[in-house]
Amino acid sequence: MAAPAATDKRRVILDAAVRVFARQGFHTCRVADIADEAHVAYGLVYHYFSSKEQILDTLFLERWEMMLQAIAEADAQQREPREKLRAIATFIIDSYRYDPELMKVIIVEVTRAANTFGRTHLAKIQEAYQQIAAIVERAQAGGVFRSEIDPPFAALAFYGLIEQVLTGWIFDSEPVAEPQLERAKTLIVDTICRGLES
Amino acid sequence: MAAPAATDKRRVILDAAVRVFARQGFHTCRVADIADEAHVAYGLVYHYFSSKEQILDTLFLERWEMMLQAIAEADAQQREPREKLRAIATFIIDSYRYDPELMKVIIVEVTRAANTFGRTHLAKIQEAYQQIAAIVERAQAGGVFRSEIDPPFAALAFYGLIEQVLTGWIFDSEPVAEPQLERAKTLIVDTICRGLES
Amino acid sequence: MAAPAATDKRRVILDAAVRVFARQGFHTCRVADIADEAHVAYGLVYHYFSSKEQILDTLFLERWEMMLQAIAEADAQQREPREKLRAIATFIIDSYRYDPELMKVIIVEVTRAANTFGRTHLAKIQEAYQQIAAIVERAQAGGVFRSEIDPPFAALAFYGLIEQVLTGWIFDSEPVAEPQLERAKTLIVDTICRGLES
Amino acid sequence: MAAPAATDKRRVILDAAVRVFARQGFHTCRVADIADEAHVAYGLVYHYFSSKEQILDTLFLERWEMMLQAIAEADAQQREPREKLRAIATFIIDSYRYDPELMKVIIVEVTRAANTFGRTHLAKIQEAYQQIAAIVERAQAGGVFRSEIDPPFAALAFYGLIEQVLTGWIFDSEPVAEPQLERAKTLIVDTICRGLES
DNA sequence: CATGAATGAGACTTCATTCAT
DNA sequence: TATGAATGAAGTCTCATTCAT
Repeated sequence: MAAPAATDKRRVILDAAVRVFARQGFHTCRVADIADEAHVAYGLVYHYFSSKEQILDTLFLERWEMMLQAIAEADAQQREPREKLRAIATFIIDSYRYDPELMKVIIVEVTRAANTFGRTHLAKIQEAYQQIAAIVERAQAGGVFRSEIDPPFAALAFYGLIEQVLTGWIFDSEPVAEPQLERAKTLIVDTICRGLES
Repeated sequence: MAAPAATDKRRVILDAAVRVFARQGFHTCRVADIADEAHVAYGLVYHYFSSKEQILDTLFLERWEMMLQAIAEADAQQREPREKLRAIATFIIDSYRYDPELMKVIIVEVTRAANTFGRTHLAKIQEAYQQIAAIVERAQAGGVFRSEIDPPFAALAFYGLIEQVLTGWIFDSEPVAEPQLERAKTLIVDTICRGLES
Repeated sequence: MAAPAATDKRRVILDAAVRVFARQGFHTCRVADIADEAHVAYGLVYHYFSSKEQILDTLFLERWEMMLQAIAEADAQQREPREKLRAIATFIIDSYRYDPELMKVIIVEVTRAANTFGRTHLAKIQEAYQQIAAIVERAQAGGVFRSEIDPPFAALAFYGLIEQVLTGWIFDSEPVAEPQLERAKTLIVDTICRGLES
Repeated sequence: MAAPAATDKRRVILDAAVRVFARQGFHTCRVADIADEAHVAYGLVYHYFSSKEQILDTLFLERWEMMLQAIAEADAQQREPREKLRAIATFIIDSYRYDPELMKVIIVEVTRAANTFGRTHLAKIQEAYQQIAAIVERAQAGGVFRSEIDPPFAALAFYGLIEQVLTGWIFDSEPVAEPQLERAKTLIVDTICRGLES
């Protein structure tokens, strides 16, 4: 796990894959494209990964673990439910800010790909929903959020809205401006919380 | 185009394609699977359609036109903004109720398929967003909705929430119960309108 | 089953495969070689056969069924045990005479290929042994053959000797002369029967 | 070549190769499998052997030299032709008794592999036939064997029968019982000699 | 309209072999 | 000796599309 610096070819391949998947899409690109992008021999891809699918799996799982951890931390470190949700929105949007290509791949090829990888990783994806639902539930118990809306639905709405916004950006031809990123956070949190708060 | 009733093979193929796409996914299925499902010779598919893609395009466009029209009608026939949105949500959810396989295909293979068909039909999809945004905008002008939230964002949130809910159902192994369908309408409209209404 | 004369491409492919397998060996040849030899497009091979293996399977089973039938007929039509065995040896050696390439493929790639196809078709191959053993057994019961040698061993020796002789011919660079073929029959039958007859 | 006892890695690799070839077959196994089985690094295999083929060649030639020598010794040490043949059969069957995996590899991958290694080592293999044929020839000259059957044919029948019996055992799922091994020797020698003796 | 045989480019994956350390 | 990462050629199989009948 400690990075052997210089040339961790495995990492080089993974990073190249992000760029290729983002540019051409998982189904459209060939393994050869990844190898080329990584300036690596064809076979080396298969030395480190058992298939093209496994590369995407790895990319997704790496990132999603961070996501689950970020949600847990947001829950632990913030007092107010609204602040918890804001911290989560911040994490996701900042993830996009720092590595839009990776986020594009995660969302387009996994999270929204209901037929293929979305199905494969369904359980993992739902863990995030459940963590958010738990936050809502506790906020309801504490009287901060009203009880009419059931927590799973609230989680769906919250996470779904963020993803919807990111999807919009992903489609944009030009990069999203900084202030727009910040504004989105507020807008998302406000919209959802208005619907939830008593 | 005038339906020769009895055996409109073109229609038979389209209906078969819905079932096949829903079951296996667009990328995973073969043209042969569609022909088999339609009990039709292989080549006939190419007599009516120029490619596998065009079948999905046709399916999507047919349905999406109805959708755009339904939104227009909702806008024309309802007075209150909230009722307009409810009518739209009703149309979409009822579409799922009556033909869940078709809706699955539309959502999974087109609307959420950011890399492939979603990109192709982006303009058409955005028409719906724009119509909804226009409804919100007029509601803001009329003072029913507050002006803090910009209409495109509101449209995104509204349509996105519906789609998110449908996606959840699509993943469920068992069919969704009637009351659940009804409850979802109310929940969606309430959540969004609470965020929008002054 | 009634041959559609003119161009039964399936048959053309099968015949081409015999030549290619005989010349290059099953493992060494490529499916493309078979298609080329048959003057047929690459994909057509997969239209008729699901894999390269299945082509060999087909070739073997077609031939082996004839073989089993020939043994049965030899058993039915001949009176004397020795004549039965002679008829069987005749059938096999004549098979080689008329289509040495096919026999080469059957023997080299299936019958003697203990690790691959020989294993797959073991049961089918053993049927022949059992039929021969049954002939020996009845000859023993009738007092024509002596009982010291158990029938399965006798069958092994008889069939094995024929195969060994054919294998020798297969290795020869020049075709086997007619009289040699005839002499082999007598030699084989005499050798084995001398060991078996009382 | 002088054995450094303890860890002659070359030997370790050869022995591992026998197990792997016996289990998976030469064509199906990968060099990596051999390295794994030998608990040795991948590259070391190529330090000692120039190719996967050369490993099998080595295994075969090592063993076949012993075989040729055993035949020579049988010829030298026994008086009676029948005893000579019995000594040869004994050597081969005992080889199987003590190292069935090695014998399986020799027979399945070389001796019976007419297309590949059998062809390569044809000359070497035929040396054994010729030695046996020479024994028969001298027995005929001495009047012990009758002259009708030509010596090469007799050698073919004798060696072929042994191989056929071993092949049968190789296919068996359970190890062959001791008495069966002994009985086979007698049966083989009796059958063949009955055909040869005057 | 209808059939399904025929085409052939394309992509994944495997694995023997090499090589730097 | 010993290691195992790196290379890249080669081959199987798939399947959208065309076409002759």
